[in-house]
Amino acid sequence: VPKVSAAHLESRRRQILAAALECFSRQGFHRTTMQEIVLRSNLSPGAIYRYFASKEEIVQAIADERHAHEREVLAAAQGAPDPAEGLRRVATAFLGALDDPEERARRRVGVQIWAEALRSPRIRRLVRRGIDGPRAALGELIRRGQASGTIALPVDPDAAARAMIALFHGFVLQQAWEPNLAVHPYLAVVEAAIDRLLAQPASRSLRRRSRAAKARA
Amino acid sequence: VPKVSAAHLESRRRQILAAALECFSRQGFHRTTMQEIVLRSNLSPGAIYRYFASKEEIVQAIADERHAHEREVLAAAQGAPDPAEGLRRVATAFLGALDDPEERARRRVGVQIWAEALRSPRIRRLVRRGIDGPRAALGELIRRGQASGTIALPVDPDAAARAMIALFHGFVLQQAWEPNLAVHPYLAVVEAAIDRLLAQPASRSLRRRSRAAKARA
Amino acid sequence: VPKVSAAHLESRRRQILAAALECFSRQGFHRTTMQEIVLRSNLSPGAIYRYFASKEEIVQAIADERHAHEREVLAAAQGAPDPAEGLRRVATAFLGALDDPEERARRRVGVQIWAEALRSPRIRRLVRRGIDGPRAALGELIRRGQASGTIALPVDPDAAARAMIALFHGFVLQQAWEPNLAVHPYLAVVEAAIDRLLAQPASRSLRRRSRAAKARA
Amino acid sequence: VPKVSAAHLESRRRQILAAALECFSRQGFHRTTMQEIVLRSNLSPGAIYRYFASKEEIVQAIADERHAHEREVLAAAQGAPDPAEGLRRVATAFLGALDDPEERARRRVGVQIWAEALRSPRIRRLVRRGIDGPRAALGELIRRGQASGTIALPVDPDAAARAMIALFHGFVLQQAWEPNLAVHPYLAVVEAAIDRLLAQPASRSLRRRSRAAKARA
DNA sequence: CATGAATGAGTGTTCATTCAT
DNA sequence: GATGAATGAACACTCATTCAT
Repeated sequence: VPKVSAAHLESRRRQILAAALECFSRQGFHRTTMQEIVLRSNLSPGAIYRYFASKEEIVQAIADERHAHEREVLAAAQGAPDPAEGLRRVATAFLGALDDPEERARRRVGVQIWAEALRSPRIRRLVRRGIDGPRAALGELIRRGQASGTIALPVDPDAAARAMIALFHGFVLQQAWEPNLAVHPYLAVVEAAIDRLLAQPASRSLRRRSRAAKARA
Repeated sequence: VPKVSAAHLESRRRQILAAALECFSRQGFHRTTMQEIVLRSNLSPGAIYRYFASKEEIVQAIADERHAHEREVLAAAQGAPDPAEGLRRVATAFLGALDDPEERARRRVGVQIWAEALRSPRIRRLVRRGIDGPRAALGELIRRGQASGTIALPVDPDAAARAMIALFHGFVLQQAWEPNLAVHPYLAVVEAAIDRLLAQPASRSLRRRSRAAKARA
Repeated sequence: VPKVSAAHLESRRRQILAAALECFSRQGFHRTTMQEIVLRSNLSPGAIYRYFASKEEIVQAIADERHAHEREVLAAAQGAPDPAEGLRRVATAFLGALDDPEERARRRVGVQIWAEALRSPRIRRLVRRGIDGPRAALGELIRRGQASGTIALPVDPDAAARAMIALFHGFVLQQAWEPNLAVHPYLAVVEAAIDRLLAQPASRSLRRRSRAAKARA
Repeated sequence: VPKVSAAHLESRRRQILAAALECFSRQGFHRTTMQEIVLRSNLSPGAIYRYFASKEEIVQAIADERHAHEREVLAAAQGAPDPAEGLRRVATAFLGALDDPEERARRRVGVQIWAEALRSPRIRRLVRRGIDGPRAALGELIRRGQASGTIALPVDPDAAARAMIALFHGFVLQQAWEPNLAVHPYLAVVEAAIDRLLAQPASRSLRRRSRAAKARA
């Protein structure tokens, strides 16, 4: 019989991950000591090691959470009437989220994880798994758009999907270095580009979305 | 009077940086010990500390070198007859270089530095300085292109420059995680996109370049 | 009134000691964690601490049990018709028991306890108490043998008793390091030595015992 | 080129081993912290780890030294005119050394190592290697004594060698638990037993040795 | 100028023990 | 009485940096 509820266990887990996220976001993974996570989480070292076997496992858990979140965002964006609209929704969803300071903190940790992936095969696998899903989904959207004529550009759908992801990752980097960098002008460029690269009929709806985003900011 | 020639000093410096680059590329900055750099450079700890005051200073020097290199590439690309052609040349120069395994190793270290920039104001300044130049140059190209009508897209030139950089950085990341990722299909997409986002007259020359790149691969 | 029966309490105690013995035998006292004893005993940490105030107290209890057992073996062997026969019986009883794998496991823990006695005055007292009884008994046997002429060797009875114990402890050590070491050849040497060190009349009965031991093996 | 002489390096090594031996002798291997060895050796943690890769390696080095020492003692004792005299010399050399307080301290650590051998295959190998040599040498002595008629007891030479070793190890244990235990009475018993177990001619010389030992004490 | 032995503060992690439930 | 989640002091070991030679 469990002594405490599953909810309590889950809440402890989140407590640790939240503390770690904050520390990692500020100082990076390697400069954050377990002691700092201990302090910030108001737990003891032993308690933390009851939930995570190592510091690296905390990073992995954070990476995992990110990708679960991204899958959700992606799934939500995929219910679009046509591929072109789907691309716009994805772009808006991912870039738009960067207006939220908390999301930006998470993305800063994401940048650390990107670097960590170069060293740790385990984390690299997690990162790739997080990218492969979106890439396949975007590639499929583009393929469908090309087939139906909505997308006029005759390019490799997979490479085009990579470009979409690069536009997002690249901006995450720039915003990580310039915390006050506004999302909107960048989003406008991305939307305009998507718009221009698709067949003409889509243009109007894009401008509407763009204005809406400006209003939100 | 200096006891040893400036050339000797410079050669020692390069010896250290080369050793460090190799270590960092393999294991990342934090997992690389000074002892490893000592071993690989065939120098002593004391010798290394004569050239660099700290491990971090080695990272800074590497970051510095990168940006000097980028400025050169950028300068070479800027002597283009028209802005659109300039953009294409920049894209080809930066992305094309990623076909070289050595450049890829350097870029892997670049990814580490990007992450490190989140933590160290000094490195962040270096990274931003390395980005700001290209961004300004690209922004100016786009502005001139818009003014002359070569570039039809009515978007914020600075944000558009950011997108260009993001397309590059984002691909660097993806290639860091997938070392065998080919540059060509991606470059083709970027060129096609540039082509499409510019006024029609530029189209032909783009296709020529694209075919040439394919032939190279 | 006690809530649970004394039998239940005693059974719990034995459950813990058995689990501890197995762990200690495998990995030694210091490398065995309470958690491992918890797992093997199918109890909870709290439950174990209700029966033993500390890990060390478990070791003490095991040492205690050992000595109670030895006292029994010794008492059984003391009912011999003459001192010489008594010595032989003691040797056979203690060494012969080492044919049993379980006894060997217990002796392995005994070796740990011997080492632990160097550090802990409490355990040292237990070990000495366990040795002093046999030593006095053996010494008395030898003294009586010398007085009655059965034992011809004119040596210090106490030192001779120590030698008997050393012959046993020393073999326990060797068997601990070489688990497959057979008892019989060693027992034969000890019996032959006892035989030779006693006056002649005892010889015949010794040979009978020796043959019996060989038959058992 | 080495920066310091090999002698200096060796002296540092001995400094560490001496400090460790003292700590281990007092508190045992597991209760001794590296910090204590650091303090007692007047070195820094880093310095110690330059000479020994781990705490366990220090134990191994101590075990190694012991066996080298034992080989020497054994070799010296083997140059005896006849096997029986050889046995006596070995007994006197090994037991006699226990009169020295420093040797006793080393033997206390030896007891720790005996226990540690049950857990660590590496240390077990060292211990066995240290025992196998003497056992073979003693066995050979006994075999030769039996062949030449000096040793009258018709027993397995290997088992008899084990008994000799057990007489020594067993006494080391008893002295470890009773630091003031005198060697002489025990040595007298051992010598008398050797004497009695050999053919008569040897008796006289043994008594002389025994008296000499008494005089020394 | 170069060396490399030495430093020592700091690291991630463990585990005997406790106590609220 | 029993539980097992939590504690936190302690541990072995690392590594950027220094400085006597």
